[in-house]
Amino acid sequence: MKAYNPLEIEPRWQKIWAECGQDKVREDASKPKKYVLEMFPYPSGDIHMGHVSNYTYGDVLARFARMQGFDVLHPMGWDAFGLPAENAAIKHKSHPAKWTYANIDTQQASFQRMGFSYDWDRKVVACDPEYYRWGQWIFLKMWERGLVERRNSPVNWCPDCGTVLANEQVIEGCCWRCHHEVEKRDLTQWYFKITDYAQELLDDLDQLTGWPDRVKQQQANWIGRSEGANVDFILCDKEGNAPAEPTDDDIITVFTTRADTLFGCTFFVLAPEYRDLPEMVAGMPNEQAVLDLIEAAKKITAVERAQGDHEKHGVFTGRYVVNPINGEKVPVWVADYVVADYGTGAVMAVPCGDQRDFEFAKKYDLPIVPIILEEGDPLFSQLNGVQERIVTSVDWGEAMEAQGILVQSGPYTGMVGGKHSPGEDAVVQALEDMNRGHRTVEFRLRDWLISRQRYWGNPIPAIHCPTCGVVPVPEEDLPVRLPEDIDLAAGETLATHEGFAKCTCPKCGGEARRETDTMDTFTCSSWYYLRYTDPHNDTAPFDSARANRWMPVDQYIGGIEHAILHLLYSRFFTKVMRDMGLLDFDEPFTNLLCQGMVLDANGEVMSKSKGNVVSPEEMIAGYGADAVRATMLFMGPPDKEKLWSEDGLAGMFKFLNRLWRIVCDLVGKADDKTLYDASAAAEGAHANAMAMKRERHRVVGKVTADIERNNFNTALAAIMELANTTAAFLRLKPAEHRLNCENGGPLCRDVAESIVKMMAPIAPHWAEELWHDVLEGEGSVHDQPWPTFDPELAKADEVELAVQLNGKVKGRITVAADADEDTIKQAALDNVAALTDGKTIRKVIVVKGRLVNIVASA
RNA sequence: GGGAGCGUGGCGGAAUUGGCAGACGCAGCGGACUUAAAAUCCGCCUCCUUCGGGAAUGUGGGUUCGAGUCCCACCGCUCCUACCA
Repeated sequence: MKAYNPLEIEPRWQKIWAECGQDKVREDASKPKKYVLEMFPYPSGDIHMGHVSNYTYGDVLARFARMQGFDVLHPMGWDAFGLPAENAAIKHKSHPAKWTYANIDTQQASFQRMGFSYDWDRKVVACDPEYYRWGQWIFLKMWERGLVERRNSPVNWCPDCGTVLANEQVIEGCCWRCHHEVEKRDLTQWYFKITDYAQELLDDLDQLTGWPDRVKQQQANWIGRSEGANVDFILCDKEGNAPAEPTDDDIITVFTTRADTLFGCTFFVLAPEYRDLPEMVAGMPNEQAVLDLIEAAKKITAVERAQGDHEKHGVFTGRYVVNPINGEKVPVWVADYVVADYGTGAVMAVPCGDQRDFEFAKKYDLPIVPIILEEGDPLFSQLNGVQERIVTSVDWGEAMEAQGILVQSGPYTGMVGGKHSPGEDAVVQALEDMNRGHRTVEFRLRDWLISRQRYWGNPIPAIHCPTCGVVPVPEEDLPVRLPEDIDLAAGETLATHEGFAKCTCPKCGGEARRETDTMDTFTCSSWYYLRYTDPHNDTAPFDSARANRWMPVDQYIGGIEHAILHLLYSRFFTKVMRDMGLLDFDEPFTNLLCQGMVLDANGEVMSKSKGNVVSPEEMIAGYGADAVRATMLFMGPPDKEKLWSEDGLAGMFKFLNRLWRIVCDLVGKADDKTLYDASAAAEGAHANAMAMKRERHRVVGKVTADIERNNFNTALAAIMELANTTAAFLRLKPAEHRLNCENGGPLCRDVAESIVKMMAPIAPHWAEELWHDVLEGEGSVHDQPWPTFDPELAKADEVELAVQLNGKVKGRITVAADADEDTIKQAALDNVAALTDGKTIRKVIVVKGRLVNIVASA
């Protein structure tokens, strides 16, 4: 018998498959399509165990789909732009492309050693001009549609490095690389207007029935739709007098979801970044204090805000506004707990109904007026029904944010208040009637800031002309190529690279400057899945007919860390391109599988600093890729965390050896005619063979269903059960499985073939070698039809049922599989007759194929 | 603060969605083969037990003929997100 030697067979089959184009997309329109896609990796060094798990799931599903008769698209590429490449280039005084392409080669070789069935002719690399060219094209088309905007906004700026930093790159107020203090700077940046699609991005989550709920929930929270009202407050002049005839300039609008609490508004707060603030305080006594607070707020970073103890700082501006609902004059403060870019950047503060306002009021000793109470509150009887306004300061432990009854709220006193309450509705109605407010919807989602002052990204195709303004690069001039002769280590940037920055205006032909910002790398990953459908197209990003045939992606697989940004941006791009008439579907990914992290045996994250990183290459070298794949699949459900242990790998290697021997034994038996002497068959031999056959059909049915549900671990467990049954069958003495000459050989062969085919997606080299050399099959095992199964044949003639007495198992009966209920009842009653003697049988419940429960009492 | 999820043997995990808890595997223990070891094969493997049984799916209650699964409360853990008015 030939021994299993993965280190010999794996490279051999990988070479043969590559030479014969085994993994190429067939583009066979006669078959139904299936697009299986795993999120493309960032080329940072070699692959790790997380890649191995992610891409193994995808490969199993792709191979399984092909055997099930689908025309399968299963591509791979690299998300190749980004900061790590630039940093590596600076460190090694080389070019980002060098580092990037070297890593891509390393990773691709590792993927090939894992036996992943990618069509490498469709490889997409994001930093390839033939790819990013079309990213620029999409940018221009979005610009034409009004979805691109340039606008001024405060961004994180490191004066030492001379660049903008992402929020994540600012650590405790300092640059992550040079530790210089980061400033907020107003810079003109490029934005994609994703907020135009906020409502549809939210609504269409309902279509995504194949997505995990938690991902949809996260997206919904991120989009953050909030129904409320805009309320207009009237700004008093610097002497504190309300204008007799307020104009639009005298109005400061706030957004609130709690208009019902308007009577409890005791002060008013502006964000430090509020646009008109410096002008509002000019010449006021508190001017300097306000300006200091504005400066201090600039230094507070997103990281600090998230980690800090939420200590609120504020200053009275000296100005007042008039509350439109009751004409009361309240002081205007500026405080760093109000964010500038949500709502209007101004807030009506109701300390009794909002915890943040409450804390702020306590800190600065501002009045807290109760206007909403629970009915049981001691104050309730005192204030309920009192029409005139009694300003009663209270000192509660916390604000009352739940629903309650409105008190001392003018005509609304006694109504139910809260979010979406009758009280809220009535107040908004009143504001609308007096033309001091209206219903509106706010989204948390912000427009997508896509410009980066970085070299290693996709250049924004725009030109700044002193006479024509900002002009798009004409389509025929695409791609705007990144210059290769740049010395990043010496501090050169696109802006200082004259060969790149200097250009002529496409409109007037005059001297002009090229835009030197590049696009956020998330723009590259927002449409790569479309490029795979037509990767070599040099007249368009893709052919619509091809994209419409393959899309949407039937199964998308990747890490949960992309639950918001990547998936949201991709959904946005898809909808935009649909509206451009390029695509005829609404959502890019039908089914989403978010895999869990791979941790070490102690449940710890693998990291270089901890020294617990497991190298996939070492595992392949020790046990073969097939064992690594199978181990990964067997560890548990794909969406849960997995604890990697080499013991598990060694165990799986043993199993592959054992199953190999079982297949060889089966084929040996199938071919040995001397074993099938019907005349010498022992009693029970037929039953043994039928049991074997039954198990084969049961297991094929289970494995098929399990893979379809992504339950790879239980699919493998079922194959192990079949292995155990088969091993026991093979151990029988010859006479015990002699059944008859016609069926014995074919049965052994059928079991062997079924095992090899079911293992093909899991252990592709192992299966191919057995298919080719032991079963002597035609072609590749990966082109064979998936084994069929007959549910009828999987059924046993007799079933064993548990007999319960009042829910506790007391006995067992064996009945014919098709026995009627009365027969089963009687058999069960007979079985436990001794125990029910003298008791009253109240009820007998029969659960077919499982158990009988007898309810009896004394 | 908000959201999502989880809790089952020494360990990873099963349980057809309300029907015999612990499939399958790892580790461990015993045996066979072997001069010996490795490999392989077979068996045992939740806990307690007076060997009749009894208890058990984080804790306590509830619904049900029947609960790991559904409901309520509590305890513990994980992830995401966050001054969103």
